Amino acid sequence: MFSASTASDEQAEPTVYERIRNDILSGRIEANARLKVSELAKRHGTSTNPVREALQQLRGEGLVVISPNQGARVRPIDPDFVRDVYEIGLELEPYLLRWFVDTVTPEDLAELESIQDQIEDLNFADQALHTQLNSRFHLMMYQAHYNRLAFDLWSQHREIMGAISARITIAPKRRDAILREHRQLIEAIRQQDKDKAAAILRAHIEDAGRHLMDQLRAQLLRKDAGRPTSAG
Amino acid sequence: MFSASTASDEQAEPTVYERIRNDILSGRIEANARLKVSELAKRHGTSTNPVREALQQLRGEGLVVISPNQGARVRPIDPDFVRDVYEIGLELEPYLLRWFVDTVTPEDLAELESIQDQIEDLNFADQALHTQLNSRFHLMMYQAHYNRLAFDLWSQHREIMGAISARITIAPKRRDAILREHRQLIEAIRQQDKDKAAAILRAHIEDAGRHLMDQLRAQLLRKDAGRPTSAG
DNA sequence: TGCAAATAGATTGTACATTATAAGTTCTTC
DNA sequence: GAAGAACTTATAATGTACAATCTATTTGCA
Repeated sequence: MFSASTASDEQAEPTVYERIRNDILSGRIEANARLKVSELAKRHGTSTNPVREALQQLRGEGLVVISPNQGARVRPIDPDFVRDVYEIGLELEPYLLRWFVDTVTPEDLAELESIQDQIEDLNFADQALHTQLNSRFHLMMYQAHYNRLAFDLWSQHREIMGAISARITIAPKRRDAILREHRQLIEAIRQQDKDKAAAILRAHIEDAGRHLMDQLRAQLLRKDAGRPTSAG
Repeated sequence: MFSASTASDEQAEPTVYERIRNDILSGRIEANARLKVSELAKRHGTSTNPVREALQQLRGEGLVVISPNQGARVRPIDPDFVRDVYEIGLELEPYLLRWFVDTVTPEDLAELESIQDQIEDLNFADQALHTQLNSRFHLMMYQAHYNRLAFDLWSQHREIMGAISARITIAPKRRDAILREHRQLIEAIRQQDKDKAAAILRAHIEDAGRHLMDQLRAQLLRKDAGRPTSAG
């Protein structure tokens, strides 16, 4: 196949699927917003079919909800949903971590510390950037795992959680805890202590999830204050 | 519009999506088989668009793989994939079980025992039926869980695993173990001992997964024996 | 004020055009 | 004469345009 179907350095422009997905995760399209196919088609300069297929795929991923004859909506994000996602992470991430501890190299540890240094340097000055670095910290530990299904699932969830947490303020008390927990985790990994590392990670996720839920709940309350009773 | 859009008792006929999904899970379309849209459209008496959207949705669910300009295929089922699925279950099911142990009623326990009785009565005479009953046994424990995301994920995986195991013979030695483990599990639940129940369940899944992988590997070897080297 | 019919707008399904891949054939070259 | 590259052709995926159907809102009337 010398046909160079996808030229080497020329980066292919993103598909409609990727663009819509990005719009949702970046918050440009907000949760629960209606997704009209013809509108999206115009917006992305294409016909309706690519949009329809993109929406179906996103539905399969759980990012979009489609009701028959009523069209598609962005999945509503409520505290319950966040709880569900983070509780799954609570079970999955220690599993992913164990393999990393088993196979970690000095280079891996150096890279992990480098990311952690960047997080501490930034010191929560930029919320979005912090979320990105934090994702990279966890990504670094899981990306080489042999279970691609589990890794992909975690990635999906991470993108959703990242999208939410990027628009949430982290309480000062929480900030110190994050840095401490990360450092403890690195230390346990260096010692190749699987159980200890898993325990620290579990606690870390539990704290982060609880904090995110609380902040989200507060934010939703502020929003709903301006609205009438949502007795639909 | 008297067309009885959704009449009360008249069960709506399955959608194209459901039919294709069913064909895959029941084995009527085998793993790695090519899925041509126009062919499927003819087969199900519809035009191409519904088929395309169904395939995209199935792709989002991970049941179908689509490569650009080359169309869709049923996800290849290899031992690695089975391992990935069952290892996720290994982490998720104990989590789901804990809630059940916390909230279990005497009626729940009776129902669970009833299913187990049916399993023992059947005594592996019908492989497909056994798989179905076994699914119901686990389903019974998880279906009321508050985490719908986790439950749906487990259901998806269960359907895939069920589809595979329905076409695999269970070794006699394994049969006794299954019955014993189920009984032990019921007992631990009755005692409301979460940790004990979770430990038994973990072991149960581990055994089942390992057995399934081994059998699948053997079956694939038998298949490949008749073929030339698969250097493609 | 409450209900029913009409209407607007969006979803869903059908038909067709375009484009890309893959296989088969012919022509060139060693 | 055989091997391989280039061209041709068939087939299926991808994108466009349009028709039919359904939902929700609004308007008119009792």
